[in-house]
Amino acid sequence: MSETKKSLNFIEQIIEEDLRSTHTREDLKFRFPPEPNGYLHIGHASSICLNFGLGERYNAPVNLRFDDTNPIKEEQEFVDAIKEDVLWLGFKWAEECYASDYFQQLYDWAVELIKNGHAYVDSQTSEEIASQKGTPTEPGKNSPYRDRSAEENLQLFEQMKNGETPEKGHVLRAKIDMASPNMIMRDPVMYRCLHKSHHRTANDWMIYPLYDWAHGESDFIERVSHSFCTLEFLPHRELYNWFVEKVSKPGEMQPKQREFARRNLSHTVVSKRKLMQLVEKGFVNSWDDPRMPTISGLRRRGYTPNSIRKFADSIGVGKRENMIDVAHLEFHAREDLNMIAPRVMGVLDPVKVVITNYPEGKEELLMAENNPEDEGAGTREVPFSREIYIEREDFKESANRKFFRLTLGKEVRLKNAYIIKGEDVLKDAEGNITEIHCTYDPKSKSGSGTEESLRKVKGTLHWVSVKHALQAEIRLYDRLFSVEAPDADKEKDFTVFINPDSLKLITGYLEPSLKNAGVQDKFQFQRIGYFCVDKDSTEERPVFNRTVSLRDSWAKKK
RNA sequence: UGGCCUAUGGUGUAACUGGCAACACGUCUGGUUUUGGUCCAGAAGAGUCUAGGUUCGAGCCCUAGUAGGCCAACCA
Repeated sequence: MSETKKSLNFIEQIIEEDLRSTHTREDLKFRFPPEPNGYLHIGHASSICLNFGLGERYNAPVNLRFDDTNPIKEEQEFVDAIKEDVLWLGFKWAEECYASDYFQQLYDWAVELIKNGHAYVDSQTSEEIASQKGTPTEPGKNSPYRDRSAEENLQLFEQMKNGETPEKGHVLRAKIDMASPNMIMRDPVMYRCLHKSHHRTANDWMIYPLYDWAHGESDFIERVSHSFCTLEFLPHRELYNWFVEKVSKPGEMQPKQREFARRNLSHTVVSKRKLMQLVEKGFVNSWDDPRMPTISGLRRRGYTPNSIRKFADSIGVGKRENMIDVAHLEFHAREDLNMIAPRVMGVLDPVKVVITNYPEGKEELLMAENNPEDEGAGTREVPFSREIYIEREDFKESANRKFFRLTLGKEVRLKNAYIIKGEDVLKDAEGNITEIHCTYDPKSKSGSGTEESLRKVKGTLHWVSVKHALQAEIRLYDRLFSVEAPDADKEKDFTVFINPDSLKLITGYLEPSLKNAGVQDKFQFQRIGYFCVDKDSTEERPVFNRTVSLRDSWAKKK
């Protein structure tokens, strides 16, 4: 067997190297560490697939850890949504962890740092602290409180913890180096006083640790071997290591932070803050609006977990800036849906066709294949009658030979039904076509095996019997933004690039078998695209979302 | 006027410790087809940011530039 060895990405190469030098396979452990202050988006999906994918590849545990150190922004609602999204993607975490579970340990370690002269309480305002910070090109200045005695520091820190000092009154800072070329190392703040209730620890704590002080320590506590984050944390690595070194014993395995580039998707924004704005300002209806690049939005749009995972795998991880064409994502949606979505017929822009030589009042049930890509998908029956709808764009009174559809005097096949010929057309006062008259060849019934049925015709149209049509609300989604990189313009707010046609609501006429479709059921409307049942759907008013259209080489030629 | 990161077809990634740049998406042909879908066959498209250097040989190593990004929140 020739096994094509897939080349390793740079993250896997780091792990392989560690496996050869410092780590055993049993040492490997990863984590996905979202802050519960918003919904997960496609960028997080990449990170989830990276971390959990590594877990699967190396058979190593992966923790889901909520980085909940800021009670002002974090809520239980987001915790629940995040868990749902990760599970939906098909991943299982080893342990569900919270940075807030480590508040006591973090506090104890902070006391140790104070005792060892590695931390001090600063009693200046944030403005004063900022003004002493220096700039990337100039060193900072030491705080006047930098050399407080350990006793005084301990006493103040205790008071801070108990909420006996005002918010903004004091902070605990690491004592490192105000002249470091890395500004992150200029005595970073470890704790701030926040007299706020936390979604998990309620009012137990009046001080809360900051990211740098909590993150690496959480990794260390959980015995995480590799802690992957995005590139903007690269300068934090030095501090990450400094803190872990302070709390670990010599020779103990220390977690390793490594950074990768966040994935940008074209025609959308991938930033929790901006997505929040879209929701709050009403540009979309909710976090799970099918136009949103959130995992919940993609889910509602009709994307499958498989399609998202394949997408994430195919784009890989790197360290350079990137802009992934949304066409890439759409490809994976089609690829997956093509295999699993049952085919049905639905007309979105109807024009009535009367088959004049088909007996009035007659109805018949025609056999239709559910999925040519899947033998086991079986067949279903579709009702046919004298009056049907076809798409308005599938008819032209006359057209050149490149038009494989219905014209006057020419034959075309009705999918799963008969071959018809255009005979005449009725118009209203403005010249709009109101009805097309055709004749059919009774011997041309699909699947009948007759000579007539085997006749080659230039095109095949989908259709729905007028009498049996199921009316449904169809939501046609398109890209949320009309430009590739809506947040690249420094002058203009990204919301000015919103595509006014990102959502079109129409009424569609569907074959009656769709009456029984349940929420999230996915279908291919033949010749049109992939659709799924929205959660707004009701018995009286079914609602279908367009996930993505079919590729359409005809539309390109036109 | 500092430090750090990055630079390969339109896009995203590859190229094992240097050995004539590969894959996927997209684009374009042609074939098959009761979906102008799928599938099949094929094509175009980069000589690897620039200039030097090391080497028999450099996308990979070195030097200097250039371009983009990150760093001065009691956010993560």
